[in-house]
Amino acid sequence: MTGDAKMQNGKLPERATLRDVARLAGVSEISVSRVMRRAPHISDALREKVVVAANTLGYTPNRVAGALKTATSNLVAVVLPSMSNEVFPEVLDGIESVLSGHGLCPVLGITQYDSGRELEVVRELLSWSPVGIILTGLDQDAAIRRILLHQNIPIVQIMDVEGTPLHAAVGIAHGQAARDAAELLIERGYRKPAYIGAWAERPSRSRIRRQAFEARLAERGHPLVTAQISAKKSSVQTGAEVTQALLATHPAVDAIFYANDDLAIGGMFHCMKSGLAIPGDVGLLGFNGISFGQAAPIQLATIQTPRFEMGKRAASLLIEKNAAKGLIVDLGYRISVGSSL
Amino acid sequence: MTGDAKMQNGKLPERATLRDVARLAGVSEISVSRVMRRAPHISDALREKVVVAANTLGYTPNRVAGALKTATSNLVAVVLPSMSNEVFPEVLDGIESVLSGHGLCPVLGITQYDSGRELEVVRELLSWSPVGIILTGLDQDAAIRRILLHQNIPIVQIMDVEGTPLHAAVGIAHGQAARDAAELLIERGYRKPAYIGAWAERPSRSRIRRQAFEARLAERGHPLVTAQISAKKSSVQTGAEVTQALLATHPAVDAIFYANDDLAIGGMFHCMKSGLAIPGDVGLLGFNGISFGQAAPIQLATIQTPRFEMGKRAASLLIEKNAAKGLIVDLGYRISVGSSL
DNA sequence: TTGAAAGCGCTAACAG
DNA sequence: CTGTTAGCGCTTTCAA
Repeated sequence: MTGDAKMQNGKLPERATLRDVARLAGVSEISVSRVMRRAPHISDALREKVVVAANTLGYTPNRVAGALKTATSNLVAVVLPSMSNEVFPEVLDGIESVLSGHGLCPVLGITQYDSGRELEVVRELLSWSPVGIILTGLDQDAAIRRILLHQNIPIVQIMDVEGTPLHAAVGIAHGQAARDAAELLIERGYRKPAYIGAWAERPSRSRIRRQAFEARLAERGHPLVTAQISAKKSSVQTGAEVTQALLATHPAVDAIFYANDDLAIGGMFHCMKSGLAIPGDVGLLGFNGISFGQAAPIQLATIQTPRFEMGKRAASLLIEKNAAKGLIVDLGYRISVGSSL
Repeated sequence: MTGDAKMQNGKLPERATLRDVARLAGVSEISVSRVMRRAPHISDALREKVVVAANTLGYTPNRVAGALKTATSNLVAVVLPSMSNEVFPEVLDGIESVLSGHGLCPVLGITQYDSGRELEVVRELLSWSPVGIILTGLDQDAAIRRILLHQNIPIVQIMDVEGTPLHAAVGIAHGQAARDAAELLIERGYRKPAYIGAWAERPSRSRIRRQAFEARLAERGHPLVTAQISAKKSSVQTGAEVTQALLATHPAVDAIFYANDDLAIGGMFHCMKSGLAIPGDVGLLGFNGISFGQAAPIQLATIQTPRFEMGKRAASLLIEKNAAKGLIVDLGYRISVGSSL
């Protein structure tokens, strides 16, 4: 007996529409629309009537209808490969921090590094007429690129800058970073370097880093001793296991470059447990610069990537619609030598 | 000169519509609609014509229009407080893993633990007519609850079960967990317990844990020595700093319960660096059970929470529409004593 | 400052 | 199996 929302044959209260509010307020639908959108030139009297009616009915605007009419939404499609380490949540955080300041909402798709899923996800997200789309990597396959280019929206690709973006790209140069890693190890006197990766190198950027690392080491005359790529997902645990196995089978190895900090910290923990001195017995170099590595008792040497910033820049580019200009934003990385080398 | 998509006075190619595809294929719009939605009873000939035309135009269905017509979407609103530690990304991962299996997309809102922003975010997300909404915590304020209950969609609240859900809740009993933490410390012989929190206890669940912890300790005759709540965001770094400060000013403290594992691992790292024995000089107990703590050389004692599972269950409840039944799913926690106590 | 009419792109309901 | 008609809830355009 609340006289609350409109009823339908005694069924559940339906979501109120503009029409309901208009009727209750005794004004036209368009007036309600104007009040809700804070359009100019509204008398206080009208606004008051509408606001009261809207509150009474618990009215929430239906943006689906609005978007259809105006052919624009406040949705931004965000396609990320994974949520299982610190990297993409931080990127997403950066994206969201900018979007929310502009009244935009991220709609999320996670691909698990599977290009089939990526195609589905992109289709799904585009069907919502987002105002723009952020994707991970520059290597979407042809079907995806084709669909994307048929939309008239800005496209920003994140993480990588070594390649050709569809519109704009914000990221870092992974090959370059890996070559720098190789140089660093050699410069520090390491002569028997190894590499550890995981998840069967699904993240293609890690494969690129490994290859660049390997190539540069070879050029410098101190070739990679071994690369161990676990099939398991990357994790601290996996890092510990693979490090143990690697050092058992290749005791001469004096430095390890990891695909990411999670693995590297696993390696560090393994060494601590087994009494191996870092960097005395083995030097460790990670990739990403996550907080755990930086606060660890032995500060992890790593290549710091600007993940939050990358998300922010990507979202900003979308909003400014500079994305169509073939822009490549190389955010760079910072090598932190820490105390593990 | 591609003869590609439709042009508009030599302007950019517009996004193709059903009508465009229908014209090109020489069939009716509804037939195109049926083919796109894989409706039954379509002849191969018709399907073929439509598919060819759709591909030629790079047609993507406009779900905004579809949703308006059918009054249902494939969007699920997800409101989370933060992305800045491992917890909510894991929950989101769980949510997404279920949603994607059902063709649903999460639309994300992040509140930064600010109830004003939460209200805005909820409004924004609801305006997209999601099929359901997942929120964090049971303590939304009245304005938010009011709006939510005016929608005719399932509502699932995650993280907490100690309270009254709007529809359904999936989480754990934080007060209970904290009392168990107190019992554990006392049982293990600790007599001078302390507590460390951060971010001014914005996450209300951490305050609840602290209070329950403190109350139970008092009941047992070994009251809390001190609680230090940093104003900074929770992080490994913050954990190290606060632990150092706390032990400096309260050297008698023999055990610390942390608001989360990030802080606790910071504490562990601090002790390692300063040569304090764990658990000889001080016992450490975290909360959450994140991977770093479990793989650390001194395995962190913690209260394991099922975050991925929580996301999965929340999404499943939404989909099964059991959410309206006042269901409370207590997923429980597991105390892992590790080697830091 | 307010209102009336038309239609965004799609699909349910009903023919044929 | 395919097509015609109508209208979802909103906002643009035009009129008052």
